[in-house]
Amino acid sequence: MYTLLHQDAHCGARRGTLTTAHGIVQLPAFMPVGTLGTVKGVEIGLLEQTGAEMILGNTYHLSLRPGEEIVRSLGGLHQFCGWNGPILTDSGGFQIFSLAKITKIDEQGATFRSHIDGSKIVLPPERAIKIQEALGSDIAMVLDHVVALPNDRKTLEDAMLRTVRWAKRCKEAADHPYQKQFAIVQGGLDPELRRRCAEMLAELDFPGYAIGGLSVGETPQEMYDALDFTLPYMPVEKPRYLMGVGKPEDILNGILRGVDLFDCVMPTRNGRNAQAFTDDGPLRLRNAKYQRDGRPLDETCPCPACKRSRGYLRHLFIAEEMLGPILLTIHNITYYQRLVARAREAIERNRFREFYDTTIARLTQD
RNA sequence: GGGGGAUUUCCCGAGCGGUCAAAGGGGGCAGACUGUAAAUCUGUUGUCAACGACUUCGGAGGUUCGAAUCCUCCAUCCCCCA
Repeated sequence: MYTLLHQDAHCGARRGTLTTAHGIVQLPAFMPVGTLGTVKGVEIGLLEQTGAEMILGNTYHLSLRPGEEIVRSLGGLHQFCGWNGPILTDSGGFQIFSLAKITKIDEQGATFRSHIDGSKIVLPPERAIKIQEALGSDIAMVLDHVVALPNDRKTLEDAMLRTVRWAKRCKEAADHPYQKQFAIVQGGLDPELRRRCAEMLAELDFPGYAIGGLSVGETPQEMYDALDFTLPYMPVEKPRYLMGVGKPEDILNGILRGVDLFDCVMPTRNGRNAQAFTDDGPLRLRNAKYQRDGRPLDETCPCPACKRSRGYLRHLFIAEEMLGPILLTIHNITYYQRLVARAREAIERNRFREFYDTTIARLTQD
């Protein structure tokens, strides 16, 4: 399912494709997050215009509401939400971390207290897979055990080993005509744990691999270091997915080191919260300085938000008009898509390093 | 003509002798957000040479060690009886 098209001659960045039952994805790629079967605020037709090729859905959330059997009976997640391109579903592993206060975890699996009605939700690895199969996503993530950072070595090792055991169970539970499973490397910021995890999972021969458990409390540099000592142990001939990352500079740092795939709520959530991403760093559109600013967010951006002035967008947020969050979400997704598109082009010319240097310099100036 | 009630920091609105630069909203300003319990959350919002000082609670006087809080007069607004 993964094809390596070109390896940049001067850094770890690589250009590839990911072939799924619902289409081919150009790598490196960024997936907008659509937890509940919707990329919040963006109608599918507009989402397609951002350049996004693959989106995310969530096992835990969709299982709770509306329930995977309802999605299945309505034709599967693609038909249900109207997105005909590839969909990757996250397993609920991240919710073990983000909903830790209402979650219990043991070898059997995770047990959630539903955040909606308080009822008990049992999620063993096998069930996480069955739900994703009912949803009919193109790529299913194995259920992993995500822990916060920093954390002690024992906790990290236990979570890592459990993640490996669960990955095996997920693989054995697989029974779907086209769905592929990605395994997830855990191990926190410990090089040895990361390496062991990557090696054990590689032996299980999954069609793709993810790096999980990052951007959960560590510094950016620690995250980049973790990539440096983890990626070398991940199969070269398989796609590598850095889960939940990140800011534009994080994406570039991932690509530089050989990551193919990313997802993050940042363009959508921050867009809803009035932050617009640009090459010159993020703009907080609620700030008074944009009141009389007649410029678009980005002169070169083709998105609908950039057909309007910053002053107008600020007005929408101050007036709490729903179009503000919608337009900024579309802009941000478009920005991320253009960022990875430019990265792909740079890799093809063996110029990613230069692209990285100049773009990072602009992003982080001030 | 008579009786009663109001007037608080940008707005609304608490306060009813000290612990009040003054609750709480709103508005303003700023910040955060990384596999979405987030169209959310946090901070700040009299002035200054600011861990202290100064000026504020319609206006002017007064009582008191001390007043946004009590008294007198004035101004403005509202209600009731004529």
